[in-house]
Amino acid sequence: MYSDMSVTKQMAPDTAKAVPEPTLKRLPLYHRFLKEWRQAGKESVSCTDIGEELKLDPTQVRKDLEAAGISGRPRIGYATAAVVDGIELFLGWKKVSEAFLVGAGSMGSALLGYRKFEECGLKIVAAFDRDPGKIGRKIHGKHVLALDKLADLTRRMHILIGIITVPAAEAQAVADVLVAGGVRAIWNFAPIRLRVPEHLILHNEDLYCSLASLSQKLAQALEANPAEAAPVRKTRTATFN
Amino acid sequence: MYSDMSVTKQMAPDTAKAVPEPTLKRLPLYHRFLKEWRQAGKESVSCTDIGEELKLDPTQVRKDLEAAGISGRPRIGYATAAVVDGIELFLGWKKVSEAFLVGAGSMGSALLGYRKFEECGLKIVAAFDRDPGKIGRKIHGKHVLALDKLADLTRRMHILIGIITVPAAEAQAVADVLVAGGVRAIWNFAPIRLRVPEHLILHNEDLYCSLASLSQKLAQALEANPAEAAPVRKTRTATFN
DNA sequence: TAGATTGTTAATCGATTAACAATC
DNA sequence: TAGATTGTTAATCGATTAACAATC
Repeated sequence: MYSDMSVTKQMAPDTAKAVPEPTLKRLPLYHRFLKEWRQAGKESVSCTDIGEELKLDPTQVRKDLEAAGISGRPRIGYATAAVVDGIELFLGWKKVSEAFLVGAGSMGSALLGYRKFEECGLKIVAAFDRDPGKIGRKIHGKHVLALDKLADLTRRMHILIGIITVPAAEAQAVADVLVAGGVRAIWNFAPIRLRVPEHLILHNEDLYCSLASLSQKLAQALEANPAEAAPVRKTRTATFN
Repeated sequence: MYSDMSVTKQMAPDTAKAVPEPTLKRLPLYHRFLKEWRQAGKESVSCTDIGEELKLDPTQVRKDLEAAGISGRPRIGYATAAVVDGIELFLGWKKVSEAFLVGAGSMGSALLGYRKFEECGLKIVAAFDRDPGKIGRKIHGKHVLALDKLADLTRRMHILIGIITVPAAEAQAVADVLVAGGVRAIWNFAPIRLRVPEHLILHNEDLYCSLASLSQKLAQALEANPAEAAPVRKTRTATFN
């Protein structure tokens, strides 16, 4: 049965079975924790160790590591450093891809400041904006270029990732330019569902969808167990002055 | 069998069956689309209409609306305005809860600028930061207050939601203060898993986890179908000057 | 009436969890 | 050796999709 497994792993990447989305989102949590674990000098780790830290079922942890192609040894556990390394390899964090960020507003600026993205395979090489007041400036050390140049530069520099942080109304047009320029993946922060070709990797980071889930649960919790009413105040902001 | 359904709906909210997370995240998409649909003067809408727009199975749309307590009429469809309204009601967007945002860095500032949050049940009433250079200033019209005051004000103002946008190292301490102050929900943007009491609603917005999923898929896609190599350049930034 | 659409139940699919064998 | 842990298969659970009845 082992031989069957290795056949699976030798399959061409495009036919390899896709790893479940939940697994992909848990792997960075393991990675983060295991870096601490390694730092603490612990050379091996068990699924139970990881599960206890992250409040996850040990079997689930084991399955996730298996999906990432990482194996351990019965009775011993996993070699901490090998898991850290294996996760980085599996997630594609070893070779960094270049990205353009479009929309140097407040969300765009925030993302330009995330230094650790480079450790996760993402290097934002420049930002683009339409606003002449922003063009030519630098934000968190990254140049802000004229939106006009996006199409040409994306193609010439073989940029693979586009990050969209423009208002919803402009997002589709930006996506079209990025796709025409040859990007392979789009990370979309605009609250709109973009139309892109089938093969393109598209991730939506729609905060309103996240918020909806939070507010529904809060509303339900408040209905079950209401908050005591706050004392009446004339104006709330008065408190802050 | 209808009578059974209404019994279900009459159950106490804390015993009502939880609505699936994927459903909660799709409802805002329907809401957004149906506002346009209504704007266009279309008074009724079918699940097929919604499904075509959002590339979703019509049956799934119907189940989602059912979960939100919204019903239609065979052959006719759903009344557009009633669905818009029903989603808002179900998601708790009709009564707005007050929130404090902690950490007036770039991500915090970005969130303070999201005007539409108030239409989604979330009113950020103030921001908090430790940096004296920020305290007393306003960001996107919201006061930035001293972190010292967080505990007292959270309690006195009966704040229900805490938004955490501080660095990972400080996030747990902030969460503890918010919890002690009585918040019922935390929206956490720091890349760390917080420990909070069981009953507390906690949503993690961990961009590194999202990014991991994107980078893994990109790495896999590039392996299957590599990008042509970019022409060699001495320094990349030279292009921008 | 006929046909389109919702309402509702059943089947499928995928992820999680449980059980247990293999192994160091 | 015995016991802890991985490896692997089976069972469960939940969400999606399909089938079909109800209805306007």
